Amino acid sequence: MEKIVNRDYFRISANDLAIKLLGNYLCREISGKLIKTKIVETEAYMGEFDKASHASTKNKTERNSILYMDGGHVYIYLIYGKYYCFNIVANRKRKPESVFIRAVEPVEGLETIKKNRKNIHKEIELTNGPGKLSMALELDKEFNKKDLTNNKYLWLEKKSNKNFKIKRDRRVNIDYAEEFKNKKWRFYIMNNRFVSN
DNA sequence: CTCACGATTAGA
DNA sequence: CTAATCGTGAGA
Repeated sequence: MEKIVNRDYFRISANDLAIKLLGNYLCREISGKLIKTKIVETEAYMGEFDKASHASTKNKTERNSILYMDGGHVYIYLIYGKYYCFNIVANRKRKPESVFIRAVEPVEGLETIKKNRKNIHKEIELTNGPGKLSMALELDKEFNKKDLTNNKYLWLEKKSNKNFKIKRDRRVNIDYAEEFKNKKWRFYIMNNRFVSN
């Protein structure tokens, strides 16, 4: 499987990257154990003008400064004081776009995933949400601002054949985003059971 | 410094 | 349906 190490891969709009990432693999190594998951649901956050985006505050804050870096970096933040949300920075420097990974499907390393999700017994519940996949892959603030094109413990791999249909819908839980709350900037693999909504 | 609240989840 | 839970950003 081909690792994605070319930064130009990420230097496109978040909308395009959100679609491009579907079907590819998000991989993680934890103390010698490999976890491999298929990306099945994504959302695009399009920049300062997008009222749902953490870049909508314009002025760089400590939290959103990573969004202004080059594509291919990791943006992870804490939500509701409890869960981590994993994003991939899109586009070039000074273009604060990002792709939010909402759901993945386990491909390899199911045992490690289950260990990280103790008390969860239905396989479907292991990774069918942004906070859930972060727990499953042990993604936390330590990975914030890391470079996905050059990280030993977290990387992406390409899938060659993409035999699936992509569905497009509204983003989830952004009622505060006014006219942007109805933009269809969420994408997911049709009929995949790990999709969150 | 204070304070309201969220790109969510698990459990009642 | 809703409580949990705390870092962040905005405002004083």
